[in-house]
Amino acid sequence: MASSIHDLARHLNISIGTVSRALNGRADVNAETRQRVLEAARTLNYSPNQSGRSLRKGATHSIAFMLQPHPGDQQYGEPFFIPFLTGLQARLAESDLDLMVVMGEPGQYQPERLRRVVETRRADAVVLANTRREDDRIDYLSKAGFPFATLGRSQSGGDTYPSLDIDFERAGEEAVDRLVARGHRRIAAIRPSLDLNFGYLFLDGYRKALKRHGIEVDPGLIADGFINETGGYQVTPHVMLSKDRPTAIIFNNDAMALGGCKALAEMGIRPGHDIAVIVIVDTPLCRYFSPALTAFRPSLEPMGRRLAEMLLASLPAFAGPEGTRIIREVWPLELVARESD
Amino acid sequence: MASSIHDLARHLNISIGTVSRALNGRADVNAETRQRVLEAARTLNYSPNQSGRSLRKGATHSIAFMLQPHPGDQQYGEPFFIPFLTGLQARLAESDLDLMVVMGEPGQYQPERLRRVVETRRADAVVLANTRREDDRIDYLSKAGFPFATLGRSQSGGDTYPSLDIDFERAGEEAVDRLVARGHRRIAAIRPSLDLNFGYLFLDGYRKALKRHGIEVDPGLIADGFINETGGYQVTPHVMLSKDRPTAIIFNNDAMALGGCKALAEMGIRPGHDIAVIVIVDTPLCRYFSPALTAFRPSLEPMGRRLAEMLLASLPAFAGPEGTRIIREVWPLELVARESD
DNA sequence: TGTGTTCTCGTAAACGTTTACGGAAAAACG
DNA sequence: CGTTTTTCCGTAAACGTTTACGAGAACACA
Repeated sequence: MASSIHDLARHLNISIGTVSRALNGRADVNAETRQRVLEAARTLNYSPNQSGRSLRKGATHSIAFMLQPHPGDQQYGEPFFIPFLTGLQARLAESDLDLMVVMGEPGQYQPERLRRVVETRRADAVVLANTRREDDRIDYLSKAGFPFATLGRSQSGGDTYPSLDIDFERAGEEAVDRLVARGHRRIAAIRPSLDLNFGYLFLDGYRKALKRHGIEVDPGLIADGFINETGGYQVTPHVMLSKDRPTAIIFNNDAMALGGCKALAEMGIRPGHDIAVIVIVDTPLCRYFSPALTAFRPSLEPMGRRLAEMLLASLPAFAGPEGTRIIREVWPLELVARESD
Repeated sequence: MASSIHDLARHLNISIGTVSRALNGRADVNAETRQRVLEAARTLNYSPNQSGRSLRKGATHSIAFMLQPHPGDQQYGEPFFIPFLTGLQARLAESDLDLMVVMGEPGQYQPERLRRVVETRRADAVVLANTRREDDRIDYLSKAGFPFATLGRSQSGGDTYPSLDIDFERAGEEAVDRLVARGHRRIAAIRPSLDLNFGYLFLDGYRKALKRHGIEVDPGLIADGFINETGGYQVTPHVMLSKDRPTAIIFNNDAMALGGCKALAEMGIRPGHDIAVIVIVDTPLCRYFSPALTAFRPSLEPMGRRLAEMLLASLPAFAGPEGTRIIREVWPLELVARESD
């Protein structure tokens, strides 16, 4: 069924070496011969076997994307990743690369699932998501000398790999700025308790902005919770019951914001009326919630494309002109003002 | 860096044939020898090169999942697929198979993107999503004799491939039953205008139930729209402006329901008060919408596992005892009663 | 005519496996 | 002790590519 390069060669009465060279556009092949080969390839419906090519070239022509689910009861995964994956895949496809998806054990950041990919050479590089502040997966890949890039920053591994992140720090600042401009001084911050790096970045921005405005940081207004609706639901009351009640809350995660709003509702506090709410990282949930939640929105699909681009630039086989390697990039978020603040 | 089977053989002073046999658990190798090989494999950190193995065995040990984005302006893709993918991947991983993700050109159901996978042998089988009533991709794969399975039914390709679907027909019926039981007689149905098969199935169930209750089907209460928020927003008024206004609407898609509710709001009609709303195929959006939308919920993660199971059972290399091949399965949805009906 | 260059192609090795085949040694059997 | 069977292992081919090497032919040039 599958026609091989040998079939082509036999059909054209020519050696497989020449066929291969013709197909791969090498210079040392007669123009007319190349034409015949190309034509025969079309009529015989030939395309090179990927395994054979991989074996010979020592490259699989595929990139693994590792999605690390959070533990917990989320019925639906994060919608975040579909558009990101779309962009990532689109760019990879342009370089004739496949996208492989690897899922980690929920909540387990050990590199076990990665080992298989690396050790059996199933992919040429890895893209990591849900980056933690300290991330075993990054340590593992660095140590193994396996090329990778990350969506999100980490403190692990140094500055040796491309990473693309959202500017959580700046978003934290801007959220505070906006709230202060609207007269708020007591602003709470609620973020995930996991070691996810963006939680730290957000808090840095939050603190920085508060200080800039001459507002003292009140630890009672900062709370960590589980990164889902339940976490937001549980932790929001803590903050609301501090001696001096906040007039605004910034949530660092959409699911936590929804849980938090539920808690607020039960306390008779209405977002947009009695309290201002801003969430960092918009999702459709924010848009359709009532009241619609003001949020900071990333451009996921372009980010996917970009990270693919950065990763490719770091791979010797795909690197363009020397010195174009991009190590880190941090993208701004766009504020989508809605009804909750 | 990468240790090959030759390194192992050299290290043990033994032939590569024996090493391979020992590793693959074949019978004709001495127990003690096997022990030594296994041990050496561990200390030398050996794992077989996937490309070499693929080439020799003529199988890639990976399955492609094709996601077909709808055209349109959806900022975030369908959250639907992440948990499905999780289940799919989990089951595949148990059989040491990789998951490759292929995205179609938005709205284009031509098998172009599939061609690459099939012709270059990049995967051993394909899983199709967003199945259309008539689906070129299915025709292509059937004709090519390439193994595949589908999430969702289609009329293409006959009964020759495993497929797993949600019971949209039954959900349509149950939605009508529930509404009728609550006193409704004028029930509208809004579904996507694309050739997506579930739209037909849903409508079949809707009609069937109406007839069973002795209610005449009013074409003015049935509308097709673009499968996103805008579509729901545009088409809902049509149905509301029919001579005899409906007292209930069943939406066949969550995004359309949200758009529809927006249109209703602008007409001063409140879901849950002035009109009953049920949506088929629940998402987090339904849960967090206000009022929370009553919806039918699939169990995505188990479905992913199951479809993987079915696909594997259809592959000669993985088939268990003969005759266990499952061709079609249709899973029920669970009603999640909330506030909108 | 002899020498050097260029163009084009064939040969064969290599990538890392798996496996059919055969053979030597050991065991079983009469 | 001779014969058959079993156990275990080495040899080598094969999967489908790519590519280093070399060689023949054609051509240019002196």
